[in-house]
Amino acid sequence: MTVRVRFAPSPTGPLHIGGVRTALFNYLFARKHGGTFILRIEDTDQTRYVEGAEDYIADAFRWLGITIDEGHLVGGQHDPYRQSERADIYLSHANQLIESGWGYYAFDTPEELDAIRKKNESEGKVFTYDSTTRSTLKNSLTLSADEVKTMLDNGDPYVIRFKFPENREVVMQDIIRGTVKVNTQTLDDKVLFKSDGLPTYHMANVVDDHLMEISHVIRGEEWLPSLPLHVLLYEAFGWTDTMPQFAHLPLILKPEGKGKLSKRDGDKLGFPVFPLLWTSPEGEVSRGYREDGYLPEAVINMLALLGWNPGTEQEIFSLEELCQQFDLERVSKSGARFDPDKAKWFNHQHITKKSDEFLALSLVDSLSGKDIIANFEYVVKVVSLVRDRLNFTHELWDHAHFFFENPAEFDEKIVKKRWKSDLIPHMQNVSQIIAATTPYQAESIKEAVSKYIETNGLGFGAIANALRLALVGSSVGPDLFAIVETIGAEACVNRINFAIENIDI
RNA sequence: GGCCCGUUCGUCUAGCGGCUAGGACGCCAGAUUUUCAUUCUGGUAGCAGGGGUUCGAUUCCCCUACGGGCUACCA
Repeated sequence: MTVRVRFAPSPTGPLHIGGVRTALFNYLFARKHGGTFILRIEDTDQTRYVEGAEDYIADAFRWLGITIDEGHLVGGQHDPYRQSERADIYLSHANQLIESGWGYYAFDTPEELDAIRKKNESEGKVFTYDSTTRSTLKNSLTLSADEVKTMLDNGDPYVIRFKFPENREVVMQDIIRGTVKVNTQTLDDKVLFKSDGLPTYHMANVVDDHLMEISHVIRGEEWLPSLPLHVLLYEAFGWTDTMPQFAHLPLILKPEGKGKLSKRDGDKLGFPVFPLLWTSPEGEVSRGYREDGYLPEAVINMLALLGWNPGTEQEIFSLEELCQQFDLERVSKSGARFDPDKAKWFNHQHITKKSDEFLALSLVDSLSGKDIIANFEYVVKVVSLVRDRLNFTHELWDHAHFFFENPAEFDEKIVKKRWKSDLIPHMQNVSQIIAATTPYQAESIKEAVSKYIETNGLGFGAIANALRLALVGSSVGPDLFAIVETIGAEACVNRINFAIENIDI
């Protein structure tokens, strides 16, 4: 079987992390089965169109390494891939529905319907446009053929609604959820074609999926309630034989509290909800994974494991491994809470796999932002010393700043604990020992300093910690003598002198 | 309110009638690092409740509770 799947976002804003996961699952499924991954822009609601959203989606995929086989940017055999450019296709299909009796014209205005809804609500009832009410409303089922023709000729605004068959049990198959049954009595006659001449999601989606020969529809669970409509639409068009298989993915939920993950959660709890930084046309800024120091492979890995598992104990995956191992059978049914802590851990794991040179590039960025010019070899060396403690690439500077600048101040707590007046002459001596040691290497320096400590009956910890304070400014960092070696004798001597002169006891 | 989906440690999950219910994140403790972080070792903690079916239910069925989604001329 030829696998053809699609990701069909609507460009109403930045692509949400949940959308990214849906795209990822589609992509992985396509790759796993040697199929085709299609990107289709569902922009049938021009009132919600947001400038830049389309580009954002493409940029996000590029960053993540998700490649598109067919779409509005790369073309394909089913051009165009932007629904706003396919209006004529939908119109002819909508008319087909009218002719076959599966659809009907409705002339009720939004205001009229609103009034009816309000009235019902005040009586404690809920209004639905369905087989029990459509005979009382203004549509081609209640109006005479002449009246309908007149209104149409007049150019009166109309919509086309789906006429659900009465009291029919629709039995559907979902790859993830199994058999789902719904009675048409509980469904309302959805608008398929709007008065603005464009279809709603339901019709555009079904028509395009059919025309584009989609084999599997993999989408979020929020679409499950409209599956009966879609299934019946395939039947109405006579496409049941080639109807795609459906898989409705569980939703990604808030880390805490109720409901599905939203932009506000990210702001509140301090993690990104979008892959890339986004600035809305109004100037509102939303943080992105990329800008927050996440690696694309970590974001992919984390998202893949949110709702899917390989059935083994492997947790760290490359995109290639996921392409090989992914399958819909192992997607879970229940919604998954997003866990920022685990996201951080995934990033740490993937940073571990990066080369010193790759990470050094990130540090070079920070350095140039501070007008510090450093030899690349030196930066690589520094990275090799501090990389283990990284959760995010942008933390490099915090962990390594003392390799590039002298300490300007000294951590008071550490001073109190580690800096004693009787240590000062020893620090001066140690400074000279460091400067005089050849070869100038961590090991030999450590040896020389240790010898000094021993012959003077001092504690290693006392000297080492004081020395670290002088060189770093606090009590953090990699191996002390690796620092001594890396920053060089001159810097060591200068820093020790500076510490002696500037630390108040 | 109606309809649909779901429910295993705090979180992500394994389990597909018989397991001391496994792993990961987090948390706690210890070891290493004479610093901090990393790393390593160990610990903590779970089958929502009630009925069935069965020799036997985390696993199958029903009910309840809880959670989630949908209920627009939005997707």
